[in-house]
Amino acid sequence: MTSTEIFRALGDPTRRAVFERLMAQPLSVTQLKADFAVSQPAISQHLAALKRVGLVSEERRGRYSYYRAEPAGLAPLTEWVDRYGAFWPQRMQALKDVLKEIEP
Amino acid sequence: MTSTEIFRALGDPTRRAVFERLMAQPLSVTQLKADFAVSQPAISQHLAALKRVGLVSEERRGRYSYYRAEPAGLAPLTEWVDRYGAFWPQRMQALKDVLKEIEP
DNA sequence: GCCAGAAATAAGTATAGACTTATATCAATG
DNA sequence: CATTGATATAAGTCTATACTTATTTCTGGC
Repeated sequence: MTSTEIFRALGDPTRRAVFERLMAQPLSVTQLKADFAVSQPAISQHLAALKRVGLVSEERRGRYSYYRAEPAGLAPLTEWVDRYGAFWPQRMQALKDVLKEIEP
Repeated sequence: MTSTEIFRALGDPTRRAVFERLMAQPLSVTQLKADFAVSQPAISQHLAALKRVGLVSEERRGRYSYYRAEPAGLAPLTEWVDRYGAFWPQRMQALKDVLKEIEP
């Protein structure tokens, strides 16, 4: 997966919000739909786009489709950021802050 | 600056390549144009977009305009990645590898 | 088997955006 | 001060994309 595809996939606010929502927990399309102001097809289309670039995976269970985030799909993005987004002194402090927030 | 704007700005391959080129060194529009297969206005438009979201800055000198990358503009992106793109054990090894490559 | 519900797909629309050529702006220089 | 060169802006085009409604495809339960 190219980093361009990842950037594009996350460049839409609704689609990125869907991904972020799935980072918290796997959800079905209908469950997701409840959280957003767009139609069910729009959700399905965003999920298809995220799946295409490896950011989410799908698990059919009966008539429900559960989608889960695949953080490993972010690898091209993290690699890019590690190359270009590194202002190490400042960054490390920011990382510590985030870690503190995640694991208080 | 919102992370959506940063994602969108970097989601176009040409525009991201311009930014990456400027990470190596500040360049004028004409110098940049030499490296890409698009017209001068296209370059100027990409630079304007990058500048709008704080990823580059401009310094007029005579009739030349020198553009430089502003890595600090990546902050919203690095913060997002630190929140969502963190698979810490694997990531730390990857970070070390990158560091080794940058400062051998 | 049939109906209801979940999700995907089809088809159409409207907006954004990445380019182009043409032109304007403005500084240096003869 | 007229010309040249560097960059920006204007205007138009073409494609991608984010949505919508309508319909289809499955599945499970009665």
